[in-house]
Amino acid sequence: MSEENRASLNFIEQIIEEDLKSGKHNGRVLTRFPPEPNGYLHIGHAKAICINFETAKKYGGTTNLRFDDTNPTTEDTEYVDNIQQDIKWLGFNWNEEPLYASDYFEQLYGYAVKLIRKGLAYVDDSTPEQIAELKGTPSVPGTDSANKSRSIDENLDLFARMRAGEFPDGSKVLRANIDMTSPNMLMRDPIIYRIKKEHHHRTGNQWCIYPMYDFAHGQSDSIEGITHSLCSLEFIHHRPVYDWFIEKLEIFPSRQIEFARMNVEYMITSKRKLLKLVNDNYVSGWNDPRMPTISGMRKRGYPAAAIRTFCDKAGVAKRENTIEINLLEACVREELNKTALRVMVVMDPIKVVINNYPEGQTEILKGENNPEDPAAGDRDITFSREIYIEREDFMEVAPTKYYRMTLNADVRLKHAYILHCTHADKDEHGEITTIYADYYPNSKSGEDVSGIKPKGTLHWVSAADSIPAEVRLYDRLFSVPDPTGDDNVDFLEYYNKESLTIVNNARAESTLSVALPGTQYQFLRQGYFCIDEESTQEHLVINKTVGLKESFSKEVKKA
RNA sequence: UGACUCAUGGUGUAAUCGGCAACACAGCAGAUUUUGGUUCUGUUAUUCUAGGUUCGAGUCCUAGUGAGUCAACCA
Repeated sequence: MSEENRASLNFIEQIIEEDLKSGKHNGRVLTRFPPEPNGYLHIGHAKAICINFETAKKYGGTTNLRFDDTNPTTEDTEYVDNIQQDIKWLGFNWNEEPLYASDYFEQLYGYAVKLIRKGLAYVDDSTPEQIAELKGTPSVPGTDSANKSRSIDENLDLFARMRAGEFPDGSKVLRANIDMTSPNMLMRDPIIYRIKKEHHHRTGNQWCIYPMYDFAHGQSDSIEGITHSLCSLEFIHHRPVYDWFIEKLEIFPSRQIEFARMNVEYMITSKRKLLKLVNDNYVSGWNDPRMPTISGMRKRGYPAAAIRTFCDKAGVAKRENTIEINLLEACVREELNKTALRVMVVMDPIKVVINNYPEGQTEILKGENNPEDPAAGDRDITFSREIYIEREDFMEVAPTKYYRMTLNADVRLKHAYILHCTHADKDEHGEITTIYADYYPNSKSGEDVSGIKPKGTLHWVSAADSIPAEVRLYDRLFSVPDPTGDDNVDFLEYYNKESLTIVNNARAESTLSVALPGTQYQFLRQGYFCIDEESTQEHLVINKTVGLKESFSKEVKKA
């Protein structure tokens, strides 16, 4: 038994447990989530958020939210607010107030001066082209800039004057003095400060020089006492740089650990490409329910708990991976099956008149709100002579495996009676206009003594008592699992034009007239849906979250 | 033509550090069902290649192959 309880650890947890065992940092664990405030958070960020917050929590530690705001050109407060909202919605809380790399600008400046004093940094006047030229290539070593031999005093003076705003943008940079021949391109005297006379969203016009990522991220980790700095694999080449600065600056030794970022079928996470989708109106915005953004998934109706479960089940390792979209959907269904209230909505209504049900009569039937949760209680459903059923739930002549309504056959109405279809009216095109059926008065749901056992059960709504609704059906944004996988094909070629279908004439059970925006439902036999944030009592707007598992369509394919 | 990282069913992740390759999702078959949902049962399918060490290798060693990453005054 005790052996079964031994949960397997991912490689990050193994590292942390070793650290704990050796007494490193006195058993303290502090992680961080470091978004740059220049875009919206997406599924890949959700993964990083889960790893950072949940790993720390598991070992009694906490997590800092730190905005990596060292590039005033692209960053904005708007993103700062949205990012915080998304993280909170996902269910995580960071330590106290959010932190900002920009809060450390003065300290970072001091670090740079310290480096210069040690002869480990120099001011370079080379143009960007010259710097690139001298950098070499992965297989050809770089060569030193002529400015590398400047004296410490001269460097100190020049750097101070850079800060003072004496030089125009781009005219000078501060570089670390490491090794132009290193096989690691990032170690070839990386630029650590550049001149940008731009307004910063927090520090305003206080600075005209800004540190580069490599001179801000690791140092910020160190300043905050981050013990385990978890990032994605593409930063692996930065680790020697990260460690070099910590060593030379003699500051707190945070440790960077890289994991493979998560890719998901049919989703893209490139900021540039997502922006293109928004700007060119392929989607309605960053929170379009088809977007892989956290705000998009929220609007779609994916519960935060489902996203967390998904990230957990996807696991953590160091190899390239692409998670099947059906795992995400399985997590969403698993969560919603437990929590979503059941209700009946007809997407494509066709009228059924019950011949032997008295005109003008109605009755109230009871429907359970959630068979998975008895505590969810019952609701009232109005039954009447005229009802709507789904157009696709009727066929005059049906194949053997069709368990729905056909001529001269019985079918159950969920929570109501068994119907026997008698005939149907058609228009001049042969389209069914109205279906007629008899009902068995002794087959009422819960008190059925008819002895009839129909194969199928249909959802339905009362014609008079139902309300109109607009339902937005979403499908995958792209027609292939990996729309960015082929360098020769633009990802927009794979845009799925049918990714959004708007159903304008759906009829919903009247219960939904008081539904609150954001509430999630299961529409019986159809899937999970949620009330859109902009939905009103006058105009009900509903988003499809995900369909139910469908084995009938497979039967059809087989046939 | 350099460096770094990785390689386990269809997908993803494990295998307590050398001891019967497992879990989840997907698939397939069946049972239950007033949702063709849920639930339950069963089942298909896995260690990149070649050597080596060893009583024993997914795990260690060597070589190869394949995939990914790195040359922004972005993060």
